[in-house]
Amino acid sequence: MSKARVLLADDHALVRAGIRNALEELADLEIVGEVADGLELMSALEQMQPDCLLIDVAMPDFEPVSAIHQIRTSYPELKILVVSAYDDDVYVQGLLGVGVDGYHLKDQPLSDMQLAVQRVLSGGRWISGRLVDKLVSYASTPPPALPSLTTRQRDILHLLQQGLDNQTIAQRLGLSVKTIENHLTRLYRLLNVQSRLEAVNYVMNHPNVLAVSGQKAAQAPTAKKTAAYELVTVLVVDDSARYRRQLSRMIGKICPQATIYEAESIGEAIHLAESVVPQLVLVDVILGEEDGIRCTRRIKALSPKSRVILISAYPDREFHRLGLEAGAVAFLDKKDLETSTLLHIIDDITA
Amino acid sequence: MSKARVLLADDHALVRAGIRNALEELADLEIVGEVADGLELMSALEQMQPDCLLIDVAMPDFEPVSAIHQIRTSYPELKILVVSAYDDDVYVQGLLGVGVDGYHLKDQPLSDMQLAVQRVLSGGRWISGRLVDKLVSYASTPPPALPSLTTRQRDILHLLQQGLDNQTIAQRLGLSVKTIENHLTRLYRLLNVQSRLEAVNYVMNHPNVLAVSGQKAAQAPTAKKTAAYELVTVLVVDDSARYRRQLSRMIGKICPQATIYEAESIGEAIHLAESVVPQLVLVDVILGEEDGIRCTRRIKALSPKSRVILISAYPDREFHRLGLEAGAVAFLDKKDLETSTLLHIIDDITA
DNA sequence: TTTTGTTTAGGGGGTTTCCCCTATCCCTTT
DNA sequence: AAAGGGATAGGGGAAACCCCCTAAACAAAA
Repeated sequence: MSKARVLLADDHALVRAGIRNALEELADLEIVGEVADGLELMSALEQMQPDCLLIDVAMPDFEPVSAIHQIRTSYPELKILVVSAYDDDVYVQGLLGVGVDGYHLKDQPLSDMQLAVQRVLSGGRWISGRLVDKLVSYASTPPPALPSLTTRQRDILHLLQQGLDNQTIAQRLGLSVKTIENHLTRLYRLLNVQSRLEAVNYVMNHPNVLAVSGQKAAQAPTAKKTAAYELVTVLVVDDSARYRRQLSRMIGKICPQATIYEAESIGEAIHLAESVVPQLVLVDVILGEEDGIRCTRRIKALSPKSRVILISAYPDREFHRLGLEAGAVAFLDKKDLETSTLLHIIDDITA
Repeated sequence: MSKARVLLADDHALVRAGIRNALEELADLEIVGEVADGLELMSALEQMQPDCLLIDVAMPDFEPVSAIHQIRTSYPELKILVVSAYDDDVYVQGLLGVGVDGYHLKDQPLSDMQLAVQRVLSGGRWISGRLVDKLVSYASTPPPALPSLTTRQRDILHLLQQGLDNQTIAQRLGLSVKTIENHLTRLYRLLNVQSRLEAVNYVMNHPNVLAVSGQKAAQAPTAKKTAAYELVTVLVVDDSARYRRQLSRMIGKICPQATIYEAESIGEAIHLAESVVPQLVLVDVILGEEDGIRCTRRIKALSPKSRVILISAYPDREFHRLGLEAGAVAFLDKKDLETSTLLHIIDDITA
């Protein structure tokens, strides 16, 4: 078996030398090149076709997140290990979001870096210990700490967010104003706020409270064939609340570990997509006045790694083509949407 | 003088042939290559170093916005003309935001495309007529239609947005509750809403109402030397309201056409940056608990074309280095911030 | 079966919000 | 000097909001 071919990218020659030295003693890889800026990097990737890229993203001519994403798109097989001095949550999230295989902090011991490289080369992922704490608080947000709301509470919170008053909410849900007041009072206690305004503010800062957690979505017993263990984040975009719920329940059945978000308009979908970065997005092609194609395009623009699947009750060849061109990975007929199909889709993601 | 070297990128051979044909009769350029996907494109750019790229962004292995941004970063001199079938506002905005030189719609006449190419090659910008209408409604939003608020109203609206009640707002501003009520009543009439909740909602959807329009910021007579005519959008990030105002006034003085936004926290700054895409961002390094370096990184991540300038009262070598690495174009001492310096900076942008 | 939890609904009361007035002070413009 | 417009502040009243209580229907869980 041949050695793995590693490309080194860092603008400081000194750091490159350090890394080279640290990796020299490893038998199963060889460093085939070094580059110091974005331009050199792109041409080296093209010419050398390395197996692994070891990169400090703070380089000249290199815009970290978008460039890495571009590289990931062009070379899907390439293993990417980021070596950086930054531990900024959002920054790390951004890079992991566009699909790097590992993130190593420069202040960690050299032995860790050796482990990191080997882990990444063998197809695994690696994240420096110091970052893990921060990241879990992101990835596994819905379960821990966050107050878990009932369906009704989520409905009402959702309407509240749109600026409606109790009267209107009551009409909208066919309930009495008193009932709404009661729900709100309990809601405020849960969220630890004292007014509708603060509640809305809370939702803006914690989109997770509006998420459903798989099991909850499916009150019915979960299907026998459930999907992988990994945590999946799904966003359902449809203007019909009934259909949204139906889809959520289906997803919950085949994947109880999923975190499911719902949006009824493009605006909401966008807001959620950029704050939760869902792995899977199911979008109805017909969204009242708006359309799912545009929605797809906007979601892909700000969360390129999300897989968007368009759903339509009236499959149309032209829509199909436009949808795929906008970045959707599939275009499904509503009739074909069954648990087996969904299972297949979700398995694809976790794979 | 030699011919301009043009590279053609589109996944349909038919379309490429059409474009090639349309441009054949132009004497001052030659098409030096054709590619059909993202991979081919990147290597062709590297090998051929063309002067101009004519590209349909809907291609395999190519994530439009981030890839274009990467190309722009790597080849600053390259002229990029997008040829697309999409006229989606946000999509077009995204591409123009990362610095393409022109955007031509496929349904426009071929003669337009010839004009577009020539305009771009000569250093100008070109946007298909049908798009211009949509775009102006973005770029010149503050003046037209939007209700213009007084300083006090903006202050109060700002506090309202944070979920405070009248009592607290009154305390915060050292006013009586009655005064706040009156301000709010007039505010609601202006925004055409009936409750504080709707008002906050309005602000979320129309960030422009919180913008200042240059002249307003500078009640004092404008300086003799004012900057260019073009509309500039500036975002000022500082946790001190006083200093924010001071900066805004300075900017207004030297550039009355500017649209100025203010943010006092990273969260606000991010929210504004992604919805208004400012050309210039002035960030104080010390932002209470937060810091301007992180703010810079996040702004650059989602609005890479914005020029970020860090400002500090206590210049520090290490901060300086970190700031530049995070993507800031300059690091200024607060003491050096005078109208002449700012004028220079803004001239740089419009150039 | 009992228990627990969710949803529904009402009474009552205190507080806040919202809107209509008027009125003063101050600054700028005419 | 007079006329505006903005900011300040108050009175008063109708409506909305928020909270505490009880209570019944219903379903899932223990």
